[in-house]
Amino acid sequence: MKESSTKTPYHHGDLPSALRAATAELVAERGPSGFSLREVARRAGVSHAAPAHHFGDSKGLLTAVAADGFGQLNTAFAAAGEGVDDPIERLNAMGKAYVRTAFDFPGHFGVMCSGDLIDHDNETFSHNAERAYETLLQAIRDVRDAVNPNLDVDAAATLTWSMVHGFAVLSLGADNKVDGIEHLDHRIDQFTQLLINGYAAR
Amino acid sequence: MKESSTKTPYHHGDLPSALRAATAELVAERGPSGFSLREVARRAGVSHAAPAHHFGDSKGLLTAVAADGFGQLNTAFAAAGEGVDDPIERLNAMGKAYVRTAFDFPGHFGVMCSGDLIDHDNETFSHNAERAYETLLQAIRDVRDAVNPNLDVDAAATLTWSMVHGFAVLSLGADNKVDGIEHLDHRIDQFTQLLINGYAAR
DNA sequence: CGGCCGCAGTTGCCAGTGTCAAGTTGCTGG
DNA sequence: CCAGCAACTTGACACTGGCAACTGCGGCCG
Repeated sequence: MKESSTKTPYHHGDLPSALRAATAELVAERGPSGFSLREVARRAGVSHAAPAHHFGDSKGLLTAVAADGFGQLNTAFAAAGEGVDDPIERLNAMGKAYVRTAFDFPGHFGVMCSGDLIDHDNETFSHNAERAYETLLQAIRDVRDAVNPNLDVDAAATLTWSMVHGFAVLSLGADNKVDGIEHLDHRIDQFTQLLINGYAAR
Repeated sequence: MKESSTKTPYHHGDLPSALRAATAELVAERGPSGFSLREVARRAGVSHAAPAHHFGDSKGLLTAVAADGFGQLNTAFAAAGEGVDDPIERLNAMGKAYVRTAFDFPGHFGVMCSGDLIDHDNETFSHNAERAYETLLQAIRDVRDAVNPNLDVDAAATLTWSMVHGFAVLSLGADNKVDGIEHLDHRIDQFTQLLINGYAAR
């Protein structure tokens, strides 16, 4: 997300990045409710008030991590859409990318979902989030153009996003390590099939 | 969910119920992260350790409230399906009932969604939750019988649940008080249309 | 009818938390 | 070389969840 800058900016090296990383790790380990500013500071090897200096308060730090998560999602979307010409295949690939990102960055995803404790009005957060949604919108417009000009793009986008998001949350809740990610990929294939059938009708 | 029992069981009257109610109210006001055992106790007019006596710890109380929420959902499902013969109409009504329940009991719903801080292995919680899912499964079996015998019921159920749940979460996040509930009903109508089209195909 | 046992609820304590204010450290530009 | 400022630390305060020990009331058994 952020490469180490050439001119080491201050004492620690890059404390903000270290704090974001520690937060993601901690949330991945103990869940959002196990997060604490002081524990993050401890893991980064700094004093308990250091995080506040960079992120204001706990909501600020979590919001930054959530924004990073949407950043990851955006790059995953871009990679998934790369060179895929068929709009349906692209939508399918994006769905898989979404779920895969949730599994690859459970800490980030956990924070992104804990609506209450992040600041949705934060600029870079909402920018990243809207960019992801805009990418989905465009993918669905492409599906509309290819499949059914009467498709209500807004409704389909909300439906698709809700579905993938809900599915990712439910899948992360259950223990899907056993079944593995390819089982989820298969599920996404089924969902895409069902959705596209619905979108194509009439 | 629980009528006041005729024989007042102990000092307070019915402290557990009062604590559940206070919890739901508090979460509705301040969100799950604004919840605190002590504030709940304060609102119920008891000492700060009283909740622990009935619910063990904070996770215990929140789990009980989440279980209540699923109870509400079950009664809403039952009421929505009552006397509706067409399986598609029934599924549609259930979707609306889900969203409406989320809006009518935002405290309960907020707790139900905060996966991290409730105990998913709790008996009555998982019982209520599975009952709700089973109701959905049956509704989808009815759709399959009416519309497409080849429909994969499990996949369709996961898809439907994910969709409605995701939609409810996203709708609660946004400020949909302006648009009103009938706008959401309309959205559910659209979604049902799209889903049924998908389910009916081939 | 009386004593006692148990449960509902309380009080007090401890470690830990977020946040704020005031201090300290060390790089940087003039 | 030194002033200033950004990056951090230290210390304090109010609050939290959880535990242990306490009180007091009701019902039950003798």
